[in-house]
Amino acid sequence: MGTTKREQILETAMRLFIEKGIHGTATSLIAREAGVATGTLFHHFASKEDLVHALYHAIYDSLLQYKEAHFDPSADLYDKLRQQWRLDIEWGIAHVEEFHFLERYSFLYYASESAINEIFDRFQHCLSLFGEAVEQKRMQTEDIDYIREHFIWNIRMNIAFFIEHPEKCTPEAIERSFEIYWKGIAYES
Amino acid sequence: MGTTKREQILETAMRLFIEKGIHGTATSLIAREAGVATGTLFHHFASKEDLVHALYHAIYDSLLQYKEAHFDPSADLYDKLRQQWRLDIEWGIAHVEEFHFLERYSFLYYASESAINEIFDRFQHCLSLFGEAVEQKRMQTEDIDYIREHFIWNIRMNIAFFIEHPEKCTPEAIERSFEIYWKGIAYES
DNA sequence: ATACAAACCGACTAATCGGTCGGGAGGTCG
DNA sequence: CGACCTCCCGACCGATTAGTCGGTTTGTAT
Repeated sequence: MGTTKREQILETAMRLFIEKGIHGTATSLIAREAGVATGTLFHHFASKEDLVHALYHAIYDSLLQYKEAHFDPSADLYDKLRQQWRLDIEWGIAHVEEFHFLERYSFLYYASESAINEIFDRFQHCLSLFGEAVEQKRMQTEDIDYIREHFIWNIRMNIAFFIEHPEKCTPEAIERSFEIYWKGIAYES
Repeated sequence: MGTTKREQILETAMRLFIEKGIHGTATSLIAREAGVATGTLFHHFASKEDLVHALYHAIYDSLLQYKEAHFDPSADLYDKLRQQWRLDIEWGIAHVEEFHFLERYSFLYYASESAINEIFDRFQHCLSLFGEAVEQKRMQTEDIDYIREHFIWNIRMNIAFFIEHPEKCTPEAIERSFEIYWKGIAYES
């Protein structure tokens, strides 16, 4: 558990939101399980909605920080995509609860406009790789929307799979999963 | 809207659950929007949880009924998988709200044990195709769990994509999407 | 027509919700 | 020392929740 009460609240909230849903989790329960008073929760977060926003932001920040810290941009296109694939999966299996939270609630209207834009901007760097790939005629289709969704969903699938079958999660298996992805979508394997 | 009050309640509940979440939707609101009294809602469904169960069951029943009605079992393995792919996607784009409901809530503890088993049994017929494919050495990997998850997630991805981009949803595009799937996972394309 | 049950109604209730508020504890300035 | 700050507490509040209940309407069989 985090050291500060604020961190304890965030971690407890994430766990309970996954277990019981956001609306299904009372702020009073979050406070009790985190070992703080309800007043303390509302001292650190203006409202329940604000708490959810903060959780979103913290999780996406964790993911993006991990990827930005470990990404090597001096590589060719194939290798950059392979890196993005591997880093996403590595982060996911190392942050199971965070992954599940995003899986279950990232579609919600909950995140504020400005927060979404900030996150989107930081993802651009990764997403622009698909434009590059299309320009170089490396992909089966020129539909960038399709390529992007296909990439993201297959990463999510693999993270979920490796979480469910941790014994199967080896660096080689992650490499193999990328090859399956690439063989399907790339032009002339 | 459905003709009976029971159907009206189910349809309204599905719409509101997608919009506001299950816990975020009050039974009184469901009743009001469906044009019935709260007493009527609890006449047809013992509790809110029972209503959610019934919704699950109705949706899975619709999916399985559609697939069972249109599936032609007198085909080779490749064609049977292609059929399953196509039928799932066809059902999904024809039942947008149902699909979204399953996407957002199928992970919940909500469905009862027996209901899950019944649904699982009816899916077996489809899932056994993967065992067949492995025996015939048609797949990249012998990990049936992986093949199954990979199949399901890519179908979900394509349904979500075609819903978001309806103008791109043609029979040819569905065929092409299966080819991308197959090229990735099949042994020697 | 009479009888009976299923469908339906909406005011009502006990419990629970998100959020407030007045105050206490401990640190840091002058 | 006193003034002020942030952090923290938990009893409390108005609003809302899932679910109840006594009574009315509607359909059907005799």
